[in-house]
Formats: sequence, C-alpha cells, structure tokens
Amino acid sequence: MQSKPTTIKEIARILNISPSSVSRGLHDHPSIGAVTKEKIKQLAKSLNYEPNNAAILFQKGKTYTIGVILPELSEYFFSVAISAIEDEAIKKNYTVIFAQSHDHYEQEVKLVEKMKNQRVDGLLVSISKETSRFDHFEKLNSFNIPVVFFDRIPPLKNVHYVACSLESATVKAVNYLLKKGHRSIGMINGPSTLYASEERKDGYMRAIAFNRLKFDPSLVVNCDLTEQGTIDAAGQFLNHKRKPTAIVVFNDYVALFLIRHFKKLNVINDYDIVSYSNLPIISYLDNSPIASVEQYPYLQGQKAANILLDLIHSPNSENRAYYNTIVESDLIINEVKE
Amino acid sequence: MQSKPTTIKEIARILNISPSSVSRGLHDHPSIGAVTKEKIKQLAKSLNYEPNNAAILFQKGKTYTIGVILPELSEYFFSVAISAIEDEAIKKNYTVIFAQSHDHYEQEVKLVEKMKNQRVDGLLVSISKETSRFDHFEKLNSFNIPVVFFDRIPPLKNVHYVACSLESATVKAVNYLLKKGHRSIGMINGPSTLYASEERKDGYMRAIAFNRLKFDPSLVVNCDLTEQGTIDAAGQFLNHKRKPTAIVVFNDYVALFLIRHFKKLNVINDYDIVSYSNLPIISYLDNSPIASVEQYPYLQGQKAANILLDLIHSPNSENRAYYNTIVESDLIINEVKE
DNA sequence: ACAAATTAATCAAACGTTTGCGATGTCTTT
DNA sequence: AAAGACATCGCAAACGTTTGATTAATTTGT
Repeated sequence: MQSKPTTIKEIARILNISPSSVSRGLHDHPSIGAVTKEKIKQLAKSLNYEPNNAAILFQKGKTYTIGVILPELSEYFFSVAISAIEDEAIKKNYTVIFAQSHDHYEQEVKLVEKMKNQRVDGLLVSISKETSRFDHFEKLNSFNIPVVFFDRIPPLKNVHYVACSLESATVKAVNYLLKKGHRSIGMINGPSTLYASEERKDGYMRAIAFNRLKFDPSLVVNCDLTEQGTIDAAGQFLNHKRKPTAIVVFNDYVALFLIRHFKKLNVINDYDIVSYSNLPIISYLDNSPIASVEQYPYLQGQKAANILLDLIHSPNSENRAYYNTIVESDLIINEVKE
Repeated sequence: MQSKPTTIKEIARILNISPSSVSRGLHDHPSIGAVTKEKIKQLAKSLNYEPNNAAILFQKGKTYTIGVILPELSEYFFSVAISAIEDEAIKKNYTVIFAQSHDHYEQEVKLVEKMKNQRVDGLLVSISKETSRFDHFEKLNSFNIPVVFFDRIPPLKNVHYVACSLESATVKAVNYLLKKGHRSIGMINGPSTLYASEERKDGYMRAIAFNRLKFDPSLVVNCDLTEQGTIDAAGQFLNHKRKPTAIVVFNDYVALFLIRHFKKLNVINDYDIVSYSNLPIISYLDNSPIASVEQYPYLQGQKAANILLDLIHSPNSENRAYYNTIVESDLIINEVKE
C-alpha cells in the first residue's frame, strides 16, 4: 500500500485555496493571512506532507548538492577529509555526492562530466596521480559551477585551492634531522609528475642550502609508491658512497614498506625515518618513523567545503580573487626509538 | 559568460521539429527517421547538449540515487565498504549520497528523514551504536524505498541485510586458540547493548561447550571500546585465578590499546591475542595479534549495494522474501610471534 | 466620503523532459 | 484503386513547485 506522497496541490484542493497560497503559506510568506497559514501548516503536518525535492531542485535550477571527486576513499587521509566535508555540508543543508577516480585520469574526466550532468552546485576535487591536463575542469566555468581543489591540487594559478605547505613542512623535517646530527639525508620521493613531489624536493633543497650543505642529487630518488618501488628506491641508499643515516619518506604507507624491508635486512637501526601523513596507527609501531608531517585532513576538508559553499552563495562577481588557502602542516615528533 | 545550458527545446527550435522528436531521437526511438535522428545527434553534440538531470528525475519520479547512512566514515571498515558501494553504484549509473550518524540515534533519525526527502531510490544503512528502536526505517516502506542493512544490522526478522557471521568466526578463533594448546581464554567484548557483542559471546560459549570445557563467566568482560576501558578490562585478567594465556579482543583498535598496555607492563609475551577487523596495518606490528577475523568490508558493501539495486529494479511484489545474506568471515593467521 | 494604501489571495507561466495518442503521408497488398 | 499497414513526426498533458503580476477586499488617511 504505497501511499502516493502528499503534494501541495492536494492540500490546496482540500482547503479550497490555490497551490501558490499553500506554497507561500509553508514558507511564511507575508502575504498569507495568519489563519490560513495555520490551517495550511496543520493540514500539511497531518497529511505528512514532504516537499518533493526533485521538483524544487528542478524549479530552482539548484540542487543543494556538492560533488566530491577524490582518488581513493579508503585511504585514511581522504576518508577523514570527506568526513569533514560532509559534516560541514550538512550544517548548511547541503548533501554530498562523491565518486572515486581510483587515480585514473580518464575516470576522473568521466566523473567530472557526470557531476556536471547531476548539476551539482559546486565541486571539490583532489586530482588523480595521472592527471596532468585540466581542461575537463575548465568546462565547468561556463556552467558556473565553482571548483575548489584540496590537497592534491593542480599547478595552476587561477583556481581555488586548499592545500598543505609541504615545502615548509619538509624544511622543518630536514632541519629536525640536521639538528639531530644527521649530515647525509636521503629522500624517497613520489612520482616526479606530482606537484607534491616537487614541493618536497624544493623543501629538501631549501633546508640543505640554508644550512650551507652541499646538495647531492643522488640522495633524492623517485618512487611509484608501491612496495616494490620502495624497495628499489631503498637500494639506492644501501651502498651509497655517502650512506645516509636518515631518510625522508613520501608518506607513511611508503614508510611502512621501507620499515618492513629494513627490518628484513636487519638495518632498521641504521636509519632515522621521517614521513608524512601521521597515520594514527604509526604510534603503535615499534620501529616507527621518529617524526611525521601532520597534514590535517579534517581541517583541509572543512576549509575546502566552507570555501566552496561561500563561492556557491556569493553572487558571482566577474573577477573575483582566488582562494589560495595554505594549511600549515606540523612536524609531529614521535617517541624516540629506544 | 555563463552560457545557459542547451536544452531539447532549443535543438527542436533550430531544427524546426518538435521537442518530443528530439527527445525520441536522442533515445533511439524507432519512430524517428534515420536522417532526422542523425541531424539531432549531430546538433546535440555540436551544441554540447547535456540532459538536465533534475528535470528527468522530476519527470520520472526517480532519482537514480542511493543513500548510505553509516556511523563513521573515517573508520577503515566503513570507508572500504562505501568505496565498494560507490564502485557498484557507478556501474549501474547510480550515484551515491551518504551521511554519518556519528553513532548518535537522533542524528540517524534526522538523516533517514533527509534521505526520504531527497527521494533516494533506496537506502543502505549501518546502524549507530545507540539505535535500539527502528520505526524511523519503517516509514520508508510506505514510500516504497527499499532498505538494506549491512554489518551493523538490527535484530529484526523482516528486513533485508548483509552481515558477517561473527558467531561462527568467534568459534573459529577460539578453536584455533584451543588447538594451539590454550586452556584458559579470555575475551574483551564490546558493550552488551551491541548485537555484535552478543554474537561474539555466543560463539565463545559454543566453542567452549563443543570442546567440553567449562565456561567461566569471569573470563568474558565487557568494554566500552576506549583505551581506558580496555586497560580496565585487561586488569580483570592480570590477577585472575585461572590467568588466561590467550585473549580474544573485540576489534583491532581495542587490540592496539591492549598491546600497548601489555608492552608497558612487559607482559606482552604472556598472551596470544586474536582480534577482529584485520586492519591492513596490523601486519606491520611487531607484537601483532596472531590472528584476526577478516570481515570483508568490500565484499559486504558490494553485496549490499547489489541487493539494493535489485530491489529497486524488481517490481515490488507484495510479499517478497527478505534477503538475509551472511558473508562468511575468515580467521586470518598472521605470522607467529618469534 | 472618496482616493490611496495595505492586506490577502489568485492566476498563469515557467523550469526541461517524457509519453500516449493522434495526424499526416508513403508504401504495400489484393 | 481502395484499404490497410507502416513509417515519421507533432500535440499536448503531465510531473510539483515557485514567483511575478494581478485582482479583490479591506483598512487608512485626509
């Protein structure tokens, strides 16, 4: 017995007034009398009236929906970030739809298209590893759909974004290691295509230069972030002429690979490791990185969501400034290895 | 220069045919001539026509959207499950909207209401810790919105659900410990209000009984799943008259608390620990649980999504059988402690 | 007491798409 | 050549809600 949902029309019919009056009555429009308004609300409640959202959205041309495209939801960072996004969205009565690119460029392009078809009011994006072109986002401009990038941001100027300053974080990390007495510091970086890799390298070089040390390019190796790739990268250091005593690693996942590998080789105590992400789990490891860069995923998600909602609500001034928000990252020091 | 999106009407006007023909042409309706069809498609493409989803949804009374309500997205289990749900949904051209109850009953009630207003075609739910009433779901029946529960399921008969058999998993776990020679096995269980706690206890008792051992109630303690609660629960065992040599722990998060505590007390080697969840991170620990119950979050999400899509598509027969799907959980043996 | 202002409610159009039915026109069949 | 069969397309209604323009009724100001 699926009762057809009550509509405004039906309420109007019963009350012998026009649908527009019902609509206005429910919205507390001043031009509806107090008594009529009350009658409308009473009947609406007793008939269990629920506005047909699809009709409203269609009518208004707004969806009260923001889309989120990210690489992989099951990664801790993104799951926390989207959790924050949802928390912010629901406060403003928006809903969130999301989709995963699984780090594939073509999938990402498809998803942007799909989000556009869904007529989302705005889009939050963390780009895929593979993405190096960005025209699929530009199309959204002509549809007046604002986009805010977060964490994995494109190397463009005229976009809104929220991201961590990985460069300054890396400076902190390297400085920390230098202060601890290390003089040869290795770095297992990500793929060179990633902007985040560039930032890490820049930070590394800046810290080295600042401390008047010589930069040795062979101490910075790229890595595809897989376990095998990590092992290969580590090999670079094992027989290095200036064997590093500390290693800065792209993120905690890679750090885990590296630690497992080093333990197998029984050289784990020869290295101090610093990493990124600050996974909560890290503190439970016996041979954990001695420090990890906290990138504040919840905060990033929160800020990105608020900026997007701001863009959605503000009248679109032609040449608005771009939001370029940097979340300062912190170096979290773990307990020292015994 | 936000160009208004192209509409069917506009295509019709340019081609001097009726909107209905355009609509039919784009859908390959047989009653449209091949040449006209071609003209329509060509123009649609060149004008970058995108169907207005809101209008279609409104017209059809369907949203091609499924809602997901779960306690906490940043928990590994749920992030993987919803990732699977999204993967399945997108295959069938559905989109996913989700919201978190944060384990609060009242929030859950609100969200169900909101999903209903959004006119989702179906709903996937993992209920909150606090939820013990279920009438907020029953209202969905009258709106013909199917609901499939997964993992955290209500103790009701007439609902669709997908869940793990935690009881049989616990039997496996206890049997494994017995086979290893343990004769006194402790259990740190969850809150007694949780159905999942009941299942674990039942499994524990069944395994004990099956092996003709005596059940000692003081060996099973409840715990609120916090770190302090875990420490308190562990205290029960430290001076027990039949001190257990192995402990079955509610999940891996609790296991981590316990391990940290035991390491501090330097008694970590006195216990074999078995846990639930099989977090990927566990294998990196030095003193990891010797086994963990894998609950296959991806599989559960996948099955739940497919069942829901099935329900959405099948004509709603009045008295349909309820899907009660049990995903067999497995005991994953980790490498033995050295 | 009469025009002007205020209040209360209605009308009708609009949003973009789909779909049953009816209207042409052409082609085949006997 | 008439009748049906078929192919191709248009008409118009419908989905539920919102909103600018209007009307009608009432109150106010002078």
